[in-house]
Amino acid sequence: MANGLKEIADELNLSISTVSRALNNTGRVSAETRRLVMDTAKKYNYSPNRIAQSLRQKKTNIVGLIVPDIGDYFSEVIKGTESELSAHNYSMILADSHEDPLKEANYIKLMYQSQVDGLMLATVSDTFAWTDVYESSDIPVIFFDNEPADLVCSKVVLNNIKATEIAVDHLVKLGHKKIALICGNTKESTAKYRRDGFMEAMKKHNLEVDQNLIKEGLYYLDAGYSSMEELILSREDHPFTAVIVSTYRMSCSAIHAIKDYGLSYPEDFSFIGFDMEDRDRLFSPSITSVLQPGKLIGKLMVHKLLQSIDNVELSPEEEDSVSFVNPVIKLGQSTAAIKK
Amino acid sequence: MANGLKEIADELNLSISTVSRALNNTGRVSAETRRLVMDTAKKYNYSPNRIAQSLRQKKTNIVGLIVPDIGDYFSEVIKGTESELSAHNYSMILADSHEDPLKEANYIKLMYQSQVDGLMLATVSDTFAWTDVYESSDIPVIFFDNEPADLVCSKVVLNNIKATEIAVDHLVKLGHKKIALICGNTKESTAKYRRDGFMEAMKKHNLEVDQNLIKEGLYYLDAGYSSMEELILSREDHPFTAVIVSTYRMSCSAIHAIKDYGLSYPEDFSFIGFDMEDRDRLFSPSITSVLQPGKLIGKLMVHKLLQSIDNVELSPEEEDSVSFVNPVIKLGQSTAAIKK
DNA sequence: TTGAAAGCGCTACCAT
DNA sequence: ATGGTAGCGCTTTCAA
Repeated sequence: MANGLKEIADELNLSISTVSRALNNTGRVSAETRRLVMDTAKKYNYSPNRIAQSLRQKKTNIVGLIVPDIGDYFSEVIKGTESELSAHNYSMILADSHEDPLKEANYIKLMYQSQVDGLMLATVSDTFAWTDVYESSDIPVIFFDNEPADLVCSKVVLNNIKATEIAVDHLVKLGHKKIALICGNTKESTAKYRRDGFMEAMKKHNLEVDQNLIKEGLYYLDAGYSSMEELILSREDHPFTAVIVSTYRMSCSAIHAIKDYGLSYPEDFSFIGFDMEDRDRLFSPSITSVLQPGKLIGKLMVHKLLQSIDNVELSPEEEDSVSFVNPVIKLGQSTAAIKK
Repeated sequence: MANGLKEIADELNLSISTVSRALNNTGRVSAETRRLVMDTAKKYNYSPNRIAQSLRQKKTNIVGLIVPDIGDYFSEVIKGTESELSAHNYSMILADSHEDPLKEANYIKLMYQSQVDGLMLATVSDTFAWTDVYESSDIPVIFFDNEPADLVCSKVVLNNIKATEIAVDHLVKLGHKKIALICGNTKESTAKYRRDGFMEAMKKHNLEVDQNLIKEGLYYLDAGYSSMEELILSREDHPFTAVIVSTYRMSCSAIHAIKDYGLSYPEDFSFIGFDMEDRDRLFSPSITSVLQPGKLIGKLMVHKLLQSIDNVELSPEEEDSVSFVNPVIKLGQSTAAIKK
């Protein structure tokens, strides 16, 4: 199957260049010739070799996407990314770093070698030591989820401050005053901002913040569980009527703790989780949760990326800009108005 | 950044060919030269252009994966595929057909144009009319999930017969005799085999099958709901002590029906779902479910694919073979022993 | 309007 | 052990 331009050219006694121009509708070609070429192309089931095109044009129409884990919220991002890319005639190479900075580094290298036109990256490297590669190359990179410390770059991130703020707002509207927070390690930007958002919202509503009701889970694995446990065990001294958890994993394990202690929401206290989308509505009671619009994040990234790719030169303020995405709150049965 | 072989060659006054051989460790090169080349490559941060390599070698080390929907079970398949591919130095172009045969067709074309070395496809096209493309090309294709009708091809599929069989076995062990089944449209191979597995298992245990307890959901959307509804409403005449549902979507909507009618499992009857993995253990009561090992399916596909890619010629029986994957049953609280 | 030729970056063959 | 050269399939000048 030597299915190339040459075959068509030979058949019609034309040159390869003419055939190319006819097919791509570029340059001047007589209508007659064009038709002929199109017809034989169809006849031979011609299919352009994108690799050859890419090499010649120095453009692959492929972008890379590296996530720490395929599943949950990232599935949504992947989905949004994929459909938006495909609408613009791009394809996507997907890689899963499995939360491993070393793998991530290798994937980045691979992406560059593959000559992707752009890269979307949810980095898991605290230091993002690949700055050299990143900066020495001119292919645009968009970060999302984690923000690499000390690096000026393009990113699309959740408005994390608002994320906890809308949770507090909702609870306050229900009459809650003593609100607890379980958040991640505030050395990570997301956790920090989410805690800040909580603080600001409490202040906005003139509510006192009991430091004992703020649990910062330092360890990844079961921080949600132990934090919830601490809150439950000390609730005589430090009473609360509602809890907000600020990551998905912690929400899950906090729920396990609540069940293990024989408590339930909203009876014992109201509960607001994070990223508990439950699209198939299988939880009972359903859970009020702050949600990141994953698909939208994907779409936005693609937009920014394609803009960078198309306009070779962007103004600096556009080049390394941050796009914020608004969280939404999904109301469920796990939150209820407080009894006066 | 003219970061090519030429740069290194010029620096060392060597030919491009020698540099290439040194870097790829192919052909004879003096140890001395090798070291020198390696060093300057590192110095210039040389990164091979995979596009050029691909064009030259007629091999991209990229495979395509087309799924009907990114999420749920397919996320697992993607995950398994990705990690296995990456372990073998392949990358993956991922595409989401959104259950649309037309999109699927376009993606297939795109994959071929991209010169992928192989393709993995969960087709949504009943007819799989792309046989022409498929057969006229020599790149290997592996099907999974749906089996295209009337097409001899390589596939990796769940042992669907076993899937319902183990569900029946479990229920029989618990003392159930009157077991209902909700399955999909038996014109689709998966649904048909799952029903067959149910029948055979019942027969094996010498249990009578009440045809009224077998609901074949002909419509995609809410077949699970209405089927469950019918079972509930007619249970005076056609009593049952357990239900098996044979797809994920139907399991979800069947559960909704059960709740809407104020019933609960395992009190009113035992319930076995499909693909309800609930990895974060958030359902209560937890649900007994048949699971497809998505990651394993991904891994197996990659194995088969790479074998086809490496061994140019396979024996026909290996070429178009079917690999069966065993389902597993996850025990939860939705099934209980029957009270004598 | 068409064709010839160069060349994208690399590998692999054949000389030396 | 090394270099010259052809060529992968295509686009894109430049001439005709």
